[in-house]
Amino acid sequence: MTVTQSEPVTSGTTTAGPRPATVRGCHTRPPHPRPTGRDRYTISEVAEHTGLSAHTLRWYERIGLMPHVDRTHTGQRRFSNRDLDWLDLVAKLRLTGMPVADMVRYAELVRAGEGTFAEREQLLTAHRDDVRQRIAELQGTLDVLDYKIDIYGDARRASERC
Amino acid sequence: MTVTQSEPVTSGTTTAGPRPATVRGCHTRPPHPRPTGRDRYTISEVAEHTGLSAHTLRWYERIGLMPHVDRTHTGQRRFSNRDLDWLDLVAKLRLTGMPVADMVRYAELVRAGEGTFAEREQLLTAHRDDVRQRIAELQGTLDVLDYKIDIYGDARRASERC
DNA sequence: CGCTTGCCTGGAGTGCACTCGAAGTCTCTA
DNA sequence: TAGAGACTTCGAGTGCACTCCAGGCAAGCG
Repeated sequence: MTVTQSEPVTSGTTTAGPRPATVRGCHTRPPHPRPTGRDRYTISEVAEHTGLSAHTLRWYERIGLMPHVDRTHTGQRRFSNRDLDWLDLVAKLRLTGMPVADMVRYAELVRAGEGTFAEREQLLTAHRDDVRQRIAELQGTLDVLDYKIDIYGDARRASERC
Repeated sequence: MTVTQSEPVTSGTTTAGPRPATVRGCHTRPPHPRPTGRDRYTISEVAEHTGLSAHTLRWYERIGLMPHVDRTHTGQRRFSNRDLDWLDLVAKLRLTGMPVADMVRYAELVRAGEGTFAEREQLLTAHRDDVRQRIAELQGTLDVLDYKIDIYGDARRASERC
């Protein structure tokens, strides 16, 4: 169960036990260390680790932003290292202001399998262009701020002695 | 009337008619060109020029984000070049994600006069630090995006021929 | 004079991204 | 076995930044 997700290879499946190779591996990434050696985390552990609230994690799942999260026999969520990797990516994308709807779209593509590689690449490329432009804008504003701050600094120094 | 605002000098008072020098000029900036040679613009002209809606301009005024905007005898707004300069700054700050509340605070300080230079400088400096950090974050995500896009590109090329 | 256009106000509505509450179930420790 | 605490769902609430609406005034034109 739960091998519905398929990203090219990037998510570094990590630590515990033998896992089926979802895609024939032509790349492999060293797993970056996880808080514990396990592969099943409660929602509060994940909340702790990611800084998101448990509410938000459930909400992510509701809106389709999480690949199927495993459950215990009583219905409680158990997140895997793969899920944590996904959340790391989501956090990065959020940081750049990617709308949740776009991330959901991306998640859908991931769930849909390998046939969607091209579309995923396209989506990410478009977003990368956005980010580049945003950086340029921020740089522009930084210049204005520098200029203004200089002026205030000058005014202060002038009033201090002269 | 309407010389209640005082910024050190940066806002390049522009074009029409002699204006009282609000602060003794130790710097002067070349005025950047305005759509017309006038100094009184209707709300729709300003909307056109700034890309903001008339609604938003009124709302800015309501919440205290605009220095007093002049009115005709019938109560219609007439924006000055100075107002346009201010809106340019606001646009830049908005672009960096400065919360409206902070900009209102800054506007209050400007209205309060020269005694608030230090605090204004502080506010801008703090925001500049924010912006720098945001740029760094965006750069970080850009790296992740580059990496992912590479992977998708590789996968695509591999499936195309091999 | 009526019509259109542009503007005014105050307040309500929108969309996004959470964030929380209520009511009930399950798990763990003493 | 009892109680605390973590978990479940669904739906409602929050904060931000607009965005729009109703109802009305003022000016210009034929």
